[in-house]
Formats: sequence, C-alpha cells, structure tokens
Amino acid sequence: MKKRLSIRDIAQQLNISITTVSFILNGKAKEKRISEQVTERVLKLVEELDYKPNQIARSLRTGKSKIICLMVENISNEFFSSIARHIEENAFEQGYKIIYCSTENKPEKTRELIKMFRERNIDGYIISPPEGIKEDIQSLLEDKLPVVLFDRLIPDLPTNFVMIDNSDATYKAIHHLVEQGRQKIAFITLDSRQTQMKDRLEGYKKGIKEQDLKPYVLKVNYTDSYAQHVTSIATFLKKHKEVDAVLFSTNYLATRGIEALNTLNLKIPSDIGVIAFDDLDFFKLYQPTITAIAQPVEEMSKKLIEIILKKLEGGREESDQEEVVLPTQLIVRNSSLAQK
DNA sequence: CCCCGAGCTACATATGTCAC
DNA sequence: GTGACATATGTAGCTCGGGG
Repeated sequence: MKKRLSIRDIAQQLNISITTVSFILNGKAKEKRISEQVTERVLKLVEELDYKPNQIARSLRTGKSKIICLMVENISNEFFSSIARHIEENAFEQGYKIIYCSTENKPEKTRELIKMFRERNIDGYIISPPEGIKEDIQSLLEDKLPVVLFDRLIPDLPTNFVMIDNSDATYKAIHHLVEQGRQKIAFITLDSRQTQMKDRLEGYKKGIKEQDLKPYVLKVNYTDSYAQHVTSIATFLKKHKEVDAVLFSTNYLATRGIEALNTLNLKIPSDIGVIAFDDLDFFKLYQPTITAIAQPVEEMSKKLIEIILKKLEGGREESDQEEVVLPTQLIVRNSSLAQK
C-alpha cells in the first residue's frame, strides 16, 4: 500500500524541519524570516511531488475545517440552488468551501446532518430550518458555533438571520391584482407553521381584508406528490369557479398550479390571473409570461456569507445578532394584467 | 542582540500492548 | 478476557537554541 505524502517527507528530503515547511506553505515564510532559497526549494519540491496537506490533520490541529455547510429544504429547487451557487462563489473567494444538503423539511434528517457536521468539525452553519429542530439549533448556539438562518426563522429563538419581507411580498401582489381589476383572489399555500409561510398568508389576508374581499385559501400538504398537488389545486378551483386570480406561495406550487389550470382549460390571464413566488426562468419563458415575486437572491447570499464569515473570523467578540430583512420585487408580466 | 529555523506539543481517536 | 495505559497519525503554533 502506497503511503500518502506528508509534510514530514518534504522536510526530510530537503533536510529541514517540518515547521519550516509548514511556515512556507502557510504563507508565513516572510514573517518567520525564512530565506528565499529555502522557500523556493520547498515550493519546487511540493510542486514536483504534488504534495497536498492532509486536511484532516490540519483541522485536527487548528480546530478549523474551512468548510461551511448549507442546509436547504431541497437543493433541486431553483431558489435554493441559486442561493447555493452565489454562496459558494462568495465563500470560495474567502478560502472556504461549501457542503450542501437537503433537509427535505424533515427534522430527523436535519438532526442527523447537523450531528454529522459537528463531528466533522464544520466551521459554520447556514440553515433554512424545518420545523422541530429548535433544540438542535439551540445547542449549536450554546456551543458558540456560527449559525445563520435564512428563508425562515424558528419562533422564540433569537439567532442571526437573513429573510425577505414575506408579508409585504404577498400584500403587494394582492394590491397589484386588485389594481388590475381582480376581485376573487385565491391564495394557494402549504399547510405549514413555518414562519415564511405564515407571513405570506398574513400578507395575503391583510391585502384581502383591506380591499374588503372574500378570502379563498387552499393549504396543501408539503409531503404530497406533484400529481397530488395538481389534483388538489384543480379540485379547489373547480369548486370555486368565481375565482379570477391565484397567488401561489412557492415556486413549485405555482408550476403545479399552472398545470392544474391547463387541465381545467382555464386561460391565463383572461379567465384567471396568476402570480408566482420566486422568479424562475420558467416564468419568463412560459406563454403567457408569469408575474412573479422575486427574492433578492444575490443580496441574500452576500449577506449570509458576510455574517457567517464575520462570526468565523471575528473571534469570540460577542457581536450582536444580525437580523436582515430584505424587500422583494414584484416583476409584472402578462399573467396578471387586466383584460381589455 | 538578531536571525534562522529546529524541536516540542496539542489536537481526537483508533489500535496495540501488557499486566492482571 | 478485561481494563489500563501507550502509541501513532499530520499539522500548526509556540518556544527556544545556536550561530553570527
């Protein structure tokens, strides 16, 4: 069995100490006043032998892994994957790597993932938490591990977070639909106690109440399949034929909802107006184009990584909690416009 | 007193060794 | 067979020695 090259091999081959090699590889040659000759010889040999420091050993010594985990609901969702992409890029620039994983909104799976990350000495946690993991997050906080939540909060647990103004987002959407002459506006959402879902519902209700309209709300199960969602939405709309506009609380409910409208042969926007949450590429390309509530993905990502790095590098200075709430933008397209 | 760099140790965990 | 103790792993950070 071939043994992996270690820093010791480099040192022995050049007849210098391990420490010297370590200094040079960590960019401290100047600071430690190591001669240019030695520095060069080390770098050359490292290159020749293609030596790579053992990250496990390194993290054993330093207690740092230079890895941040990003736990999202579902990495295949375009919203989360584009957040992930931006975070990865920002982290990479700072010498950090990202590990993604999907919680699937399951507390048991999330718990196991957090446990695994702790055992692997992961430096920081960026999490969009499912319900039921308050204790786990709390224990991370107690151990002074850098944690930032995003997309949703855990009620009664003070943490760093980056969010959007969910209630304002749906409120503005209702306002726009009313402006376009819609009067029977339905809200299709998840049966969920997650804060972002509660807030989106609240914004809807506020808008409806202010306009003195009748609320139409459908709550579907998160765990239901694609087909089940399509059926539930179609059934709901068949039952409430007077509905003339639909606001969807997530991007996947919107795509499934559009499919439901197609099965019912309802035309957008003449029969029914549509607004989706999140600005997916699909909504720009679909005919008619779909009006969408866009989250500031780039800014959210930037903030997230900024906060986590600040906690990471800033030592243990008991810096206060960072609470960021960003505005959304309603991107008006054809699906919500008034009919002449 | 400075410069260069060698030597030692902590870190977490698994496996080995030895006395009983 | 069991429990106690020793050793090995790769690295970074600190201390300090030796030569000038």
